[in-house]
Amino acid sequence: MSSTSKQNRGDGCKRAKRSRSLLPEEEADQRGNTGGGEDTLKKDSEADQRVNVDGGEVTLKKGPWTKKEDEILVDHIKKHGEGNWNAVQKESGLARCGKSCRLRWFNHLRPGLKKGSFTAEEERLIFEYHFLKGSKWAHMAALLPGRTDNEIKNFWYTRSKKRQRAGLPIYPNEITSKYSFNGSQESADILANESSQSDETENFNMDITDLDLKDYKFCPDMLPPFFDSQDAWIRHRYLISSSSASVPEVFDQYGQYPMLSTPFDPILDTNLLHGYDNPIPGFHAASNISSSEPIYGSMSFELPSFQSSPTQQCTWSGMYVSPLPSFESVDTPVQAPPIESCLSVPVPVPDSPDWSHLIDPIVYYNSDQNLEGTSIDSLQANTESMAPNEADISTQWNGLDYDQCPALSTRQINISRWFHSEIETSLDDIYGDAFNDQLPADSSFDKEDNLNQKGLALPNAVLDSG
DNA sequence: AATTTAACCAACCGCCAGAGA
DNA sequence: ATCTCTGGCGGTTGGTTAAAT
Repeated sequence: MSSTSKQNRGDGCKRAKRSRSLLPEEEADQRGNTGGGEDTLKKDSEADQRVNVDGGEVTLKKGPWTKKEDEILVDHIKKHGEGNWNAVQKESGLARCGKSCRLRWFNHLRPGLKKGSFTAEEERLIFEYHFLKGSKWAHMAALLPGRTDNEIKNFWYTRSKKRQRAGLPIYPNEITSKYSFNGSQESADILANESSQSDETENFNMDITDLDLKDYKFCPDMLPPFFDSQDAWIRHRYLISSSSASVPEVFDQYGQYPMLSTPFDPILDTNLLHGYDNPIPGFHAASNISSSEPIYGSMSFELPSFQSSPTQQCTWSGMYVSPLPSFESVDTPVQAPPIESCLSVPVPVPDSPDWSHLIDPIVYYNSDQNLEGTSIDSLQANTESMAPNEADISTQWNGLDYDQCPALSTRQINISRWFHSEIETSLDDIYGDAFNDQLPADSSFDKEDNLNQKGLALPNAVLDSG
């Protein structure tokens, strides 16, 4: 739906209602002639809505953007980069406040935005994250590349209302039961107030992956700054090697998300640090649990699946061609994690081609292991030229040597709890024969043993923040 | 065919935090 | 320490479209 088809809402700006048959240009004209002194906008907004031009006060436009306005905004950002949004109006002549320009850019104009319906995986993540963390739309957007917080928010409200109307609990049973206390049947009963098991949520039930994670540690410095390094949910998703000493520049000028320092969340962290399966939403408790405390027990692990935003793809995976245009002001390459400590493995998802370039499990290895040198370099060489295209990736992985990426040899790696409809999908399945061809023909070949022989034994305790 | 309802979506608002003067 | 500016976030509104009646 184009923005120009929208009418402005009656938010205090007294403007004549338009008929829906107006052309965009007509809409723009009409909008431009409205507003003014009759505004009931409060103080904070008034400053946004009026600017001084040639000594006089000009009322800024509101409402849907026209194509021409979009072009002006895009052109300005191409020339000057993002930021300083209030200057956009002054320099470009756009009769839009800085906030409006920023919103328009981030939600509609910036490169890499993913349009279209939400996938089941996206929906799962949204519901799960909301269950755990509440209305952190921007955080969710960070986990759903190409999606905007606004889009996610709209989706959430629509879906949650729909479920409520249908007499269903807001959260699917699979989520509530998953995060209920172990052994707490009461809690489970309360939460599991859902009448039916539907296909749409059946994949919430996860199992522990077989991935050997002894050498994969959690390194808070490598987290997107958006996330709380104390957050076990996040820690669970972003296992990285403690050998990573440097802190990469995560977000470039296109980064949607600020360098937030999310405060410690006693609700989630207390629960999660005691075991991934055990949090109870709304359970507030002071926690003195050390962030370095390993998580054992029922916690399930998966390959760290960094759901980078489009702007972060090249940052974290270090291999994709950025979809962004080469604006002069944003040409400065972002720093990727050192290859010595990190490998980024693109994982195409056969049933969800759109996700193929989004799911970037980052496989970090311990440099103490026998994985240094040419094998890593060659893997990097292999991956650097990869395009975020499923077919391309599948093809190019054909040349991957088993020895070069031990993590890939582990079956039933849970690539992404939320982003893959096939929970038990192994990389073998993903890469098919091209991958299996790398393995010994002996049917009794034990990959785990093989890993052990390579000094990559499979541990249980994983999170060691060192 | 007309009307009503639901779903989707863009855009706005207030609030707030951080940076800088 | 205080104020102002800027920009980010979450909540909300209401227009448009699709589906249902």
